[in-house]
Amino acid sequence: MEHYLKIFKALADETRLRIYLLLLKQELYVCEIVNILKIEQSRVSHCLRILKEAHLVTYRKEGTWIVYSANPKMSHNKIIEGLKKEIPIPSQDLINLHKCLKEKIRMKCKTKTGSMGYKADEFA
Amino acid sequence: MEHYLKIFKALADETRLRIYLLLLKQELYVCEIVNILKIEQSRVSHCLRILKEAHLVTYRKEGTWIVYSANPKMSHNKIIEGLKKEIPIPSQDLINLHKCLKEKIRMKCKTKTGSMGYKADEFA
DNA sequence: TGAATATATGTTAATTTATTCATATAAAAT
DNA sequence: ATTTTATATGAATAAATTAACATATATTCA
Repeated sequence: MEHYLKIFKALADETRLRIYLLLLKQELYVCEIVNILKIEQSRVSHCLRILKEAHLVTYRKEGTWIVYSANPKMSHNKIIEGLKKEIPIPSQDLINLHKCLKEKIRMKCKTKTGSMGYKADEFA
Repeated sequence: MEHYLKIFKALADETRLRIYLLLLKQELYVCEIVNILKIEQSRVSHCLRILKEAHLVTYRKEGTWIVYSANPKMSHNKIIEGLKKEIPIPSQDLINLHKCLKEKIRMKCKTKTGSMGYKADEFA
């Protein structure tokens, strides 16, 4: 049960659930998640760590980039299967996802320090 | 998504998850849950309120007693279906459940103030 | 009616969690 | 080599959650 408790805890946060829903649809670079959700990079990073610890996501390195994806080992889990069928991605996130992919943000995304970077108060 | 967020939050607590797993198997009086989990009555009551607000459980009154059960409206939800198949009731809780039913605790359970009542420090 | 019982609720204290900011690391580009 | 970029991490604070205790409500029973 502890394992599932960890999963529920990981999904019991809006930001993390949104990230996980995105990753169920499509693998993404951290900088793309930042671009789609318009939230701070460190916040995304903390969220990803918790999702990782719950074994909901995995990642691979591509140079400086890190690509996150929904953990395929979980894809046959009945709870995850249900989740995938029942919970839609919030529509604005979906719009931003499409825009992000179309504009090939991954080739030019800059976080925090860069020209396209996001800071918390820019969204207030 | 907000609705599912509420569900995950409700299940992201050990006590509430244990209660919900019990109720998926068997409808129970509050006093029986207290007896099975060996935790304080007010704590059980607070847990039930959160499960209720997430629409995971419903209840009906029988005089002074209140019988809680897993909300049947949720039983076709794919996440809940998955949960039911994947997550076993902790073994000690199952043992206590059987004992509780066999001893017909519901006919004689006393909480807090009564002779069979539980207080926090009795489990320390 | 008054006492006992089953459950709920309000309040506070303790604990946990989320967010931000600053900084670290490591790879890539110049 | 130095700078820039992508991501991670640590620490501090803010916010939310949990648990405990005391008490309230409502029902039953004597």
